[in-house]
Amino acid sequence: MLTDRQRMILNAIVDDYIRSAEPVGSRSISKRSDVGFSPATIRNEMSDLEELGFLEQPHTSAGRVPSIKGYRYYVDHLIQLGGASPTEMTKFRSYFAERMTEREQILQQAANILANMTNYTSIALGPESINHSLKHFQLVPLNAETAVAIVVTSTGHVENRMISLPPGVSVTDLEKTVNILNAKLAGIPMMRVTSKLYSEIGDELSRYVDHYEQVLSMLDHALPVVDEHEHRVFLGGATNMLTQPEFKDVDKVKTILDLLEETPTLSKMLSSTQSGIQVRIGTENKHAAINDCSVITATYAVNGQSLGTIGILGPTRMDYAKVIGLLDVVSRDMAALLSRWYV
Amino acid sequence: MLTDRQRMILNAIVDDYIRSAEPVGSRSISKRSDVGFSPATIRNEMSDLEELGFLEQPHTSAGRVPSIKGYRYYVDHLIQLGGASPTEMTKFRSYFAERMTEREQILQQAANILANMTNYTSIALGPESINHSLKHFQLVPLNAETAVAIVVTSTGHVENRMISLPPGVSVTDLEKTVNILNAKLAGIPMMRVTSKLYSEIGDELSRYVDHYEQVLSMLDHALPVVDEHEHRVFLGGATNMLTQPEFKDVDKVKTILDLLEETPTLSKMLSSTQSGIQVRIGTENKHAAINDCSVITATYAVNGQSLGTIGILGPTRMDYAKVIGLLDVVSRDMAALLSRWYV
DNA sequence: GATTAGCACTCGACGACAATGAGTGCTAAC
DNA sequence: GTTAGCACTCATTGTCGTCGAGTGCTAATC
Repeated sequence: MLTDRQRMILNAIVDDYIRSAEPVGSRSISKRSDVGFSPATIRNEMSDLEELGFLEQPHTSAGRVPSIKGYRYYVDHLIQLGGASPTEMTKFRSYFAERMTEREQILQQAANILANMTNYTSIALGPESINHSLKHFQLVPLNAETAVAIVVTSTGHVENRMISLPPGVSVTDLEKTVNILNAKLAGIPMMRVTSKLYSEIGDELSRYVDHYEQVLSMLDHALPVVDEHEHRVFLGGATNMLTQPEFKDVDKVKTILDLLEETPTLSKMLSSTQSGIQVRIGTENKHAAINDCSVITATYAVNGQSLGTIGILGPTRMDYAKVIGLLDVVSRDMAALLSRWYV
Repeated sequence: MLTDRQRMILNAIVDDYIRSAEPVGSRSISKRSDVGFSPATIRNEMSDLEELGFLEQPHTSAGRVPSIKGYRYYVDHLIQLGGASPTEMTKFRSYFAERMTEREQILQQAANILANMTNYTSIALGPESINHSLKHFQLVPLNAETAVAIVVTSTGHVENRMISLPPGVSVTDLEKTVNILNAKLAGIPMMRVTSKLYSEIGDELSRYVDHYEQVLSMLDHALPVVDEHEHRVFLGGATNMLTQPEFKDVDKVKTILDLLEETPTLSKMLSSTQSGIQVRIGTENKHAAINDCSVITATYAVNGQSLGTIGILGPTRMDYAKVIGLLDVVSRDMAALLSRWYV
């Protein structure tokens, strides 16, 4: 569809624009050492590329800027990944080297590192709890009326909630209840725990425990609600958005930052069935607030099972090559670190 | 020090400026129904107030703006609190009505509500763990090599970390260890848990458990590090900063938002020994980044014991009366909600 | 036929300049 | 002590001309 020369010129324009954030003129392309054509020739080609929809002109007497379609072509056909640079790699690995004891820490750390190294905003989606199963249940009474209910999943995820103890239930009854739950529910997927509670545990409880209705309702409150799209969301470098010249307008940046605070929206936006690295450019994003941003996401997986997503949000004029290379490395390293939890 | 008329005029200027964000001229003050003087008289008084340091002039032919000293005088002597309006109160209470099962939820919710109702940024510091004591310790093995260690404090706070199990330690040994820990450490302040571990638990372990050195080192990793200044920090409405006309400059707002992301700094900034409501205006704040912001904080307490702080960050031109009234109510309500955990 | 030099043209950015008007300080009258 | 009147200041706004980067087109060149 495009001639070699057109591809070369498009590539040069995108590269230039990514670096400078200024519309690219024919002269500056012509001056590049690897281009042997005069400005006039470049102009003709640029005119053609604009007609084909790969370039845009902010106004008549300005240079050209890549269009969404132009970026798309660049990402799909022209980009030279070249892998993450070794210095970057070691820098990144050293950040990641500290021993991390909590999974949340790993995700937050990954988000921070990515934001730091790219100067864009990064988003990390934690593993969804939907596939986990229950490993252990525990009640820790704090006083006569309240207790903490703790649920540990097969993946080492710990949830805790505060509950009111039903009056008149003895400590031994509570212990029995916990034992029954662990015996009956261990290994059951979190999704089905609540239904199992009523279908099977109820009968069992009624046999051994007084006031079993109240105990059952207490347990209902004690167990976490599993939402299909519930991801924990970690942000890194949200304010990096402010350093991009295209977002020097406060109102524009506000709509973006507001979007970043809506974790459910982010969660939906990033979660994807498709594995590997995915690039969404400008209006390819569904949310109007980021129609002049691009989002690059990578899923991370352990044992072939996709656990979550990390992504970078930046202007459409983002350094795709660098970000893609980095995300590739980071997602692998994250998976490696997380594999501890998912053996 | 100030005449009644000067106080009245200062009050009018501060009120006006808080509403309009524009320098206040003598004419607009004179027009107010409760002021019976001509612009010329007001001008003379304004000139005096400026000489005394309560007002400032952005440039010769502009109106006056309150200085830090002016705001300070306003807050200390002129402000009319009038309590939170009933409609606001019910609105706020209805937000807060949902049953909340996690303490983190309460703090985050409080921060969100405050930000929403004020259009400023709010910061909530969670209860410090320094005063808590250990309630319950638990090890949940996930597989042969790893386990989740869970610590519940007397206040229902749950911490969990991932640890590697030392090879060669049997399940029964782990169980014994957990039992010993609970027997010996329950009720001990979290601060002293680690030292107790070595001074007392070590001997005990060596009597009942094989490989007790490895087990001890594992426990050391399993117990959370208690930092004196460790607060959990919850932010609400960070982007509200962007709606304030004084922060339409992107660079200025970036330094503020960056500060908001440094949780340790925030924690230090807000934590205060002084109980009740505290107002820090402009340069009274130590951090240069917020030298044209004001911070209003309120501590919340249960049974006379201060648990944490909630605060509002806004421009020096903030609606002090409204914010102080609101913080007063919110801090009380939060304390009431949290009292469940601290009986 | 492809490439390029030459040139007129477009249009945003920038600085100079005047007009506007909100607000002041001072003086003299009330 | 208060106020009307007035000259003065200065940020803001709008207009205008200049500048220059960049284009599109035409004709000459390879």
